[in-house]
Amino acid sequence: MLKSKCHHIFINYGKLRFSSASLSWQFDVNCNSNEPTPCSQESECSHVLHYDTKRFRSSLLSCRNLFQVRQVHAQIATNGAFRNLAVANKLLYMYVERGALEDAQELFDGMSKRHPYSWSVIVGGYAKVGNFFSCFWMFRELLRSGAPLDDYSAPVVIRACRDLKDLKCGRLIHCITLKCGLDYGHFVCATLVDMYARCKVVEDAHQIFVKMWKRDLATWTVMIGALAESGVPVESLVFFDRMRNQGIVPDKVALVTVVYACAKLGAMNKAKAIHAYINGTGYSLDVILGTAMIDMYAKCGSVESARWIFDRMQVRNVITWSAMIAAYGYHGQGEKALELFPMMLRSGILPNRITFVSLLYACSHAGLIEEGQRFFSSMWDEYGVTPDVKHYTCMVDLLGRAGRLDEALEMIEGMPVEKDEVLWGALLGACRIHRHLDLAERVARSLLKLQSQKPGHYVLLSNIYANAGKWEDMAKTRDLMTKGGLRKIPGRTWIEVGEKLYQFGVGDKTHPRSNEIYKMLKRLGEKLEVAGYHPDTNDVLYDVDEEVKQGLLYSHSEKLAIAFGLLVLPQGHPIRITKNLRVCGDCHTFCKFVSLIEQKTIIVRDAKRFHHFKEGVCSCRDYW
DNA sequence: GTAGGGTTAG
Repeated sequence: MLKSKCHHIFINYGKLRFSSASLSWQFDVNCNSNEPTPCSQESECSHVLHYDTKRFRSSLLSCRNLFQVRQVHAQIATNGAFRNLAVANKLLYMYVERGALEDAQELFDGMSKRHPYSWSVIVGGYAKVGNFFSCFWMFRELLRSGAPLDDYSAPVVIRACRDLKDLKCGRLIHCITLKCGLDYGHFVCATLVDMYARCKVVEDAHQIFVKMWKRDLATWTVMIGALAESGVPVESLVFFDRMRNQGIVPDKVALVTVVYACAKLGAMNKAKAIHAYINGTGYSLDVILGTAMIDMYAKCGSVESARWIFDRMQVRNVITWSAMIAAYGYHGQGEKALELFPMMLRSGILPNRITFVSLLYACSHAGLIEEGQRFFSSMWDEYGVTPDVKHYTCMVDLLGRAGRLDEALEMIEGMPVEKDEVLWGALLGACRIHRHLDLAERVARSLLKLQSQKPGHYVLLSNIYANAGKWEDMAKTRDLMTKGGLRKIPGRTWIEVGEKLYQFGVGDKTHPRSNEIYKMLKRLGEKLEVAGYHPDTNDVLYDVDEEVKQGLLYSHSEKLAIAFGLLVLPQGHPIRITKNLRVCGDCHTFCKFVSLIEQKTIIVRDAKRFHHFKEGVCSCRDYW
């Protein structure tokens, strides 16, 4: 598909014009540039003795610093050995290796003949030092000169696109490699997979990945990471197994990536299996692997296991501490998160912006208002970390949840950094909790000004209208959302039973044991109502009568997953479920009752945090 | 004469 599209561009335009985030140029693409190169490394050097060539190359290799390279450069110039391409190339390479791009460019400009290697060295040199403008400039010169693009120079520019996350430019280079017949080269494909993955177009990365005739460990790792990142962590783990089945043994980097995928997935059994596998490899728990495992266990619902890893790590950096603080935060254990902070300082680690986001978040989700305010004011005064919009969002969340909506609004109005939709979203969420319709409408207006693309915000506002019984306004909001091409993200809940993951949607009847699940829900409903549970229909958005509303509530995906868990999980085994959106108010109450009546621990991971239900109480203390 | 892939929040 892509291939034919690219050819289309070439045939119709001959010249390729493009502009992207980083560059705006016109390429004159020499379509016949894959002719064999006319010059060879040794062709022009008949007057330079062979031993001179060898001598210069070896003295260049033994140079320890730039000064020495320049000295050898002078000797080469006196000898006239520049006309030997191999010597000139080696010198070029040495300059680039030492980051002396000005010297390299001067040398390059003075070269009468250039080998394709010379081009790849200079283009790659600029990419290495982060001078992408010059990198692409020289790349354009390469194409103009008619030198062939090869398996050496193409990956260099593709990697530059990856570093810039410049998809448009990446696609263009991809087109050129196709035109030059390089699309089956291993290095080209491997870098293309990496580029597409980094630009978050995992489908394109995958397309190239499948056509590669051999895939090495790094390319597998890129693919595994990209799948996890793009919201399909199940696929990511399937790829990991497939890789191992092909006899490729994962190294530490691959394991860190899989651990990351497990964290995304939030599946405890998988996490334990990966942990056992890592133990089997004998790899030590270094700072990166250890930190990834803390995150994995915490996001799979066990903050205790995360702490167990944390306590056994020999070296911890600011990321490790921040991960552990964040873990306590989203598990609602704010006090423990706060205890870690002085310990971190004592161990000589200074906090960064993320540490403060984690701390403020922990305060917000545990209702620790004064502590949060103290951290917020000390972050700049004592630690020199400037509050950004994320920190303000945490503060708005903190004040908003506590019902101090006026203060939250005041903070937003007075803040010196640019406001984003997440910030307004936090205030809107608070308006919903405290049923503050007037403010919600004002906030919504500010959000609409920012042309919010998040369906969640529209859903939240229509929820607020629905709660207030303002059905017309609710319909208008919904309308606005659909006109903007936004669709409500369907709620999904996952539950892991043994090796398998089961997914439920609202009103899902696709599960083979669906009948039993609904029977179980009915029985539960009856028991719960006797115990005093009344379905809270506030979260049901439709203007329908109470009975129907209750029916809608009973088919929420999290309830289906819990009913299934009760059916299949052994006594004493906690029910762990993961939801892609926030758990609704009624399901929250439902979980509390089930945990009491059925004597089950229920651990719910929603889009924001964890809720541990035990004996009728939730760890979020209904702070939600 | 070819790298490249990895950890925290949102």
